[in-house]
Amino acid sequence: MAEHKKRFETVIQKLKDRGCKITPQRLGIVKILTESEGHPTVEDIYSRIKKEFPTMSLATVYRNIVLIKSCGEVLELGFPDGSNRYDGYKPYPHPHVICIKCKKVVDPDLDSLEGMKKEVSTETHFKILTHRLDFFGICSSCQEKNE
Amino acid sequence: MAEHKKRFETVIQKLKDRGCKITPQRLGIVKILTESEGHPTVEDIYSRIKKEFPTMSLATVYRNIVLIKSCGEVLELGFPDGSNRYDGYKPYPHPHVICIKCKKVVDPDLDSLEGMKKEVSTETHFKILTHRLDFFGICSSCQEKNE
DNA sequence: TTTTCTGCAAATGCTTTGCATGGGA
DNA sequence: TCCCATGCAAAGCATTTGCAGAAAA
Repeated sequence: MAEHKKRFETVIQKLKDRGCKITPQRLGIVKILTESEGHPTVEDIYSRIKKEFPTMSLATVYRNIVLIKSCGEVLELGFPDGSNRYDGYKPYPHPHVICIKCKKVVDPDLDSLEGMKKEVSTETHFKILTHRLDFFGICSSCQEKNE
Repeated sequence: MAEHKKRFETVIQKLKDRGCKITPQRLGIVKILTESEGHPTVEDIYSRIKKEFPTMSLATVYRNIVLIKSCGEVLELGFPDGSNRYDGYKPYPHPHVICIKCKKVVDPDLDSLEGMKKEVSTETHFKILTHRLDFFGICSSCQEKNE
């Protein structure tokens, strides 16, 4: 997973360039975000780092996410129920497939999206800047469990 | 706008069938939801009905939306910043184009979505149940204003 | 040493809920 | 009359913010 490490370095460098200080908490947050295993929630990040730094505060997680978002280095997948997820590995808009049972998040490859963007632009005369596409369903292992 | 009126009747009938009482507040909420002009927010609904019923409470709007959602008769467009919007005219999942300046919401016609759903299903082995697709950009009138 | 960052706690903003009253059917 | 619905206020929850002390650089 050299790619994840590269992302980690990129984000840290960008923060340094901005004059931000590199604290252990910040390092931990960037590491988890860029690994992006399972597209972690704020709570995921918080509890993982709390193991190493028991004084870790939720506010610090939130503040760092705001910071890294402002650098454009993390994609926020906001959900209205407050279960937001973050992707610092692929920080640009891309489609997601989400299992409504186990909450797993998968990134599919979709060729047709670019064409769709043009289609929308032509039809509505909007200048399209970004998008959000989520599919919700049941993943294969949850289908087998068949509950 | 006979279609909107038909939707209104459908929803009211469904509520009656459920044994719900038809109060003036509820009528107002269903009317605004099924007209769905501009995909209203909770606050839109609240302030419009408050003109007729000054005692109207926000809690009543929320409770009725929960009720109507549970009938599958309104689509909730949830946003993480709490500016949720509702569509009782087309209560099924469909793409939206949203102006980030004036917050206008437009429903485009997209043929390619069904194919995309199959593509995702084949690739990920998920059983796809629903989806959410939003495009964000700048509408033509906001482009002219050019701010 | 200087400036930013962190941890804590209080504040915020949307949404939900408990409870007593009011109003459909 | 009998419940369901409403209004109000309090409670919930995720997130943000103010402030003083801690830690990068």
